[in-house]
Amino acid sequence: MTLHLFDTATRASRALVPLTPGQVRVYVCGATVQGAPHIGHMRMAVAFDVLVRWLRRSGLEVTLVRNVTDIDDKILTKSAEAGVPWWAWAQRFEREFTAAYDALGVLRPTYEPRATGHVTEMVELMERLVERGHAYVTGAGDVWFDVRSFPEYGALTNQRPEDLAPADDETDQPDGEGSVKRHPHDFALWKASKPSDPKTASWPTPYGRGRPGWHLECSAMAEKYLGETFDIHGGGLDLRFPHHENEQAQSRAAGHGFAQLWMHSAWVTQGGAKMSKSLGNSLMVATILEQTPAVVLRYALTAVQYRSMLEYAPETLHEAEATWTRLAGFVERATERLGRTHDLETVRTAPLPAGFTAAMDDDLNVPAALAVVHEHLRRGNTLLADGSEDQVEAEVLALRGMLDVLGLDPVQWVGPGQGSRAEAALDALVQAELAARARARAEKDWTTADAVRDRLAGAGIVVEDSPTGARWSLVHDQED
RNA sequence: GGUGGAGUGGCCGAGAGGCGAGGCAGCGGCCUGCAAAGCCGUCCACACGGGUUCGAAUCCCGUCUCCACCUCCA
Repeated sequence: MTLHLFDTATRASRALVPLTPGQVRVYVCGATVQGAPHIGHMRMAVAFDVLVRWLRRSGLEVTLVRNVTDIDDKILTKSAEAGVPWWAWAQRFEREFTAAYDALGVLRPTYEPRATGHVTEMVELMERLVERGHAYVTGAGDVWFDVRSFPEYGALTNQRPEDLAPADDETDQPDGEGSVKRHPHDFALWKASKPSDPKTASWPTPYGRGRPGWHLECSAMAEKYLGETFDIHGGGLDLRFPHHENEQAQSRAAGHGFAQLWMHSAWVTQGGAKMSKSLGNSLMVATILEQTPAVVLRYALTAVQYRSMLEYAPETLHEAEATWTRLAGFVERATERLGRTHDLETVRTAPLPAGFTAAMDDDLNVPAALAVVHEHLRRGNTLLADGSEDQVEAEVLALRGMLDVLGLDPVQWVGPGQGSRAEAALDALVQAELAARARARAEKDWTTADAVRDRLAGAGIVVEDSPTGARWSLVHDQED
């Protein structure tokens, strides 16, 4: 079986057939950097990160473009309220997003273009649309896409324009003077500069100064970096309409083939409802990472199939942590047993279990893939007790190979061995304690032995006895 | 009103006509000086009402409930 993906446009699962054999070109709508990243943003990022990792593991060369929208209404509004330049506001949150992506192990895209760096490309696309009769200019220089000029409009989301509620662009209806648009569903390609806008937030065009509409940038940047036709376009579910519908309309009206397949990742929900932005900081990435290892958050966001709602509750992270600890624990004990760590090259070329591959090929069915991971985890743990080194090695490789696809390879998260100097120092002290405890145990002085263990536990150190001696590890604090 | 999605065991969450999903929690056991870790077992569910079928969580009809998009949104 080859990779099948659910195509939102046709509402069917389709085999991925790259336009250029061996290469896949992917465009994912990134963040509008108007505020701090929350776990909903990260869920989307992680979902497409797993896609990219799986494509690469499948032997395909992937070009990933993930844009940054650094100019829009909200950035202007919020920065004005905060009394800082709009670009400073955008830059600040772009960095926060980058930090969050990095923390969660989301691979950097091949290209990460900003909207403001592509005004020229947008203007050219806009001119092309005007020339072709798919766009028109009104008033002070607003440029609109003419929905009725493009019969295919609505194809992506299976909607007919007459069924839609009227669009309500803010540049529309100046003081109730009536619509300046030809059709209520026409949308803004370009917004003429208003007196209230910062002068720096406008660029020259043949139609006057102004700033980009939201949708135009993606069409322009996708064309620049991926060509007129590319393989996959992704984003969050809420972008399907109007954003993606409009993107597709613009690009196809300009004569481009645009995306061949559309993927949309679903929500993070709470109590069954879409995560609300008014819930304060509790769902912000930075807040969660104060209490929770990043890899645990990544596990929680990865473990649900990307098209299903991900129900987020306090237990979600506890569960993820428990599972992660088990996975990392096995890899660590196995590594100790084998006395060596395999390099990534080896991990990535070792064969993957067929069940895992089948699950991933089936529209990235991560939960089903994780079931295979758990099978191997259990077998690995059993082999650790009574198997040969070769058997243990095979399981470590299989497990790490699968987890690497999900961005969850313990070795890459924990590091390949030597920790910091502080860790080394701590280890020396703990080893001294453990040696004392071992002497006490040898003399069956359980009181002394348990006192040592309790003392370490009080310091947040867990002791595990094994046939080959005691191991120790730090326990994570988990707030409820 | 239009367009989609979903209701699975205490919780999370796959599956989609017959074969154990998996995880977390709980319970019982093995191991252990006691723990921890690990292993084994247990808990065998599919919103409701009809129907089709040898057989339905999976197909059909009906009902109920929930969610999302149509306005900025991952």
